[in-house]
Amino acid sequence: MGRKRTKSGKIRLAEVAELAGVSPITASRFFRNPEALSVAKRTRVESAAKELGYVPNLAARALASQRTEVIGVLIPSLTNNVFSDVLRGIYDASEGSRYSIQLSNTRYSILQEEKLLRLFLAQKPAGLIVTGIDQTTESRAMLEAADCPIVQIMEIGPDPVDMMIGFSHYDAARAAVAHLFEQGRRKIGFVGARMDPRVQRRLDGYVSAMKDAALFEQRLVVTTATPTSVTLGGALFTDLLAREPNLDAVFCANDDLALGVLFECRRREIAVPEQIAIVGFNDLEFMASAVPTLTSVRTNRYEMGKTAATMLIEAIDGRRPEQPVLDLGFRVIERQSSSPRHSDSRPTVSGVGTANKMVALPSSHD
Amino acid sequence: MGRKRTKSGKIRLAEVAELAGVSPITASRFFRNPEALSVAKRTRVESAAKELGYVPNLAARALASQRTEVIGVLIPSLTNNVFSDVLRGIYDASEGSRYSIQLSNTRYSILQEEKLLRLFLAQKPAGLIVTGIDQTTESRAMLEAADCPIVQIMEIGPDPVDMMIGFSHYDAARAAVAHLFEQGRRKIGFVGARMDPRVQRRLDGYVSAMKDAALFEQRLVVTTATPTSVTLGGALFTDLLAREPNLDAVFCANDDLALGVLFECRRREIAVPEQIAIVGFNDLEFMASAVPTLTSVRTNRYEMGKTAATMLIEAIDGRRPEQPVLDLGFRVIERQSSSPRHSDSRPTVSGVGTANKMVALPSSHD
DNA sequence: AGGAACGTTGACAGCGCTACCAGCAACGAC
DNA sequence: GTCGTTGCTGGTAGCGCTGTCAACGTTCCT
Repeated sequence: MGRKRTKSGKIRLAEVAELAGVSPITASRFFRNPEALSVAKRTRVESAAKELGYVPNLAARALASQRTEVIGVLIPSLTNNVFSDVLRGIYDASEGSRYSIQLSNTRYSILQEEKLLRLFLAQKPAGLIVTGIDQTTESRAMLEAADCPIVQIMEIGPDPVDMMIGFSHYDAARAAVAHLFEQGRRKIGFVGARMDPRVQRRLDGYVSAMKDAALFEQRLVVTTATPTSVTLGGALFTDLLAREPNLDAVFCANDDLALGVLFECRRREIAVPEQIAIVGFNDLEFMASAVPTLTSVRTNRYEMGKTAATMLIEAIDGRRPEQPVLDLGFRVIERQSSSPRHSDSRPTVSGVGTANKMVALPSSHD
Repeated sequence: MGRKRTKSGKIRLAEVAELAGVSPITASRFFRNPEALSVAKRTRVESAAKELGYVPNLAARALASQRTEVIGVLIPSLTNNVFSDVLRGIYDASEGSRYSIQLSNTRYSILQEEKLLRLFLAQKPAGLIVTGIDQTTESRAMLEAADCPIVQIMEIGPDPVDMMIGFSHYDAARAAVAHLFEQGRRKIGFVGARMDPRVQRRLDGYVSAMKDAALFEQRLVVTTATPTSVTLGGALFTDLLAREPNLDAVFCANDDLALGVLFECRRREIAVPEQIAIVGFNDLEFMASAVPTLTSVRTNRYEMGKTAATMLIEAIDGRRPEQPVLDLGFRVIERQSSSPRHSDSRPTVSGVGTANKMVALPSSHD
């Protein structure tokens, strides 16, 4: 209510202070630490600000206070569904806080990341969210020298720069392969695209699980540096099939590839899961809807983004979390595409708890 | 080369100027308008800045110059593939320019949009990109009063605030229905979710095309305000089928719904396209890979974002485009899912030019 | 040769806000 | 009753940069 066009000159803090009958500095305090004011002045400033439609000048604030209220976010891709979920979480968490998000796209290049990091750091951000744990030495040094809280997201690993939230892609891949073993599969192929560090670790997990079972063969692995797509899934699967016609399962590094494999099976009239089982990664929405429904490894992407931003904001405000490293775990969602061979074809959308784990961390109470 | 930790005090413009042996103001000019300097001073300042690793303080610059180098972007959703493509275009175009992107998510709420707009405008952005043409009256007024260039994206309509880039969702839907008519389909259902203004206009286009052919029936339309998903596509289609068992085609308001319909057909053993044809909207990557391949209306999302940001930056720099309103058109990509009934089942991935159109605009040369 | 015009440079002031410190009143402890 | 102590408020002095305008040297024109 009471909105008015403020055409006659701009509304500065001084105007608010004047209307409220206090000094500018008191008005300033109202916006930064309202509790420090007496109740009388607080309400006076509040209503004055509202009446004038005052909006603080962020540039002046940043200049005077020598810090910004910007959270820098570096992610590898804007189009990948995985990151858009994470981003949504980050934006949701930042909303309502006084921090704004500055987003940049590294395009899966750690050199680009380094460049952007330098840019970001120069603006003295309040906090930083970076993707993954594979920064350049230079980036790592900059991050460690930065005097703001930092969260690394998407995966967990040894020696975090500061805070860290994610899960083990390696363990998740092992769990997926273990699930296929349980279903009696032996000739399990791996299909991967882009091969960024996280996909690489999924591959590592697959390889180790297969080796543990003495089932590993190099020709079961088909990968490419090409960006992922559904179509690519079909192509890689075709390649895989040519190398190993007796394949009985495919573990796909992501769900798009899995969908592509499913379509390719349909095109070739390969029965899923009777002939070949399919397991994806990420558990995008469509996996539960496909025919047959597709098994996948569920990851908590939205929660990851939201928690990362929340932790970061808490840390900026001086309340460091008691657990600086958070493993959000994963979960193999078993569906028809990896049912036993003589499946009755009924959905089996039951999450198993086995793979849902939390890594033990220092100082874990609560 | 020559990177060094600048630990001893911060590098300000004054330091650069001192090292270069010029006044601070000259150094300042170097960064804003290098041509105004003599070659000698220019090189001196340049090397001084490089040697000291000078990075301008944006807050101080914004405060002193009373303007920022921020482009505000308001989009309805972060997770929708459509917008992530647009966003990628925007970010790509902004890269290399001196402008940075400030992104906010309206969540399909025009009230939220109004709120964010107010916030953005208060920071005096260099330019603004907003989604669609359905702002609140208040938002519209703010946009018109804003003293920065503005681009409306995603669709075109009458009286733009400033610049506009998109296409006619109405025409695109009509073209999709016309294509189905050409294939001999008559009982064509419409499936839509979320029902934001653009989806609504697709529905309008569908309705008008059906009415033109005297084939419209209300029960052929199934919509919901629920956010879209593949699973929802199946559910809405189930609903539609219950209302009209003799359906021979479905026009889906987006590709996710179309994929859901395809899966549901498979579940019900409905032959596509023999029994029912499917047409989607947006032409996401997976459409070409599905079995059968899925017909869709291709839209130029990445280009839209990229062009919007490019136009905006040009306008900010004082070079207004000769064409303030740009129709990027669309194209019906015909695939198997809408082949004639007695299809030989071979792919027909041929784009037709018929639906690809450009609206006539004032002062169109070049 | 004198003056205008241009290109280049610098001095000054101030953008709107906050850090810092000082001041004042009210209160309790001794 | 005096002396901290606390809670609240205000004054002063910039934060680092740029807009404006004036001044300078040089060139070109008449």
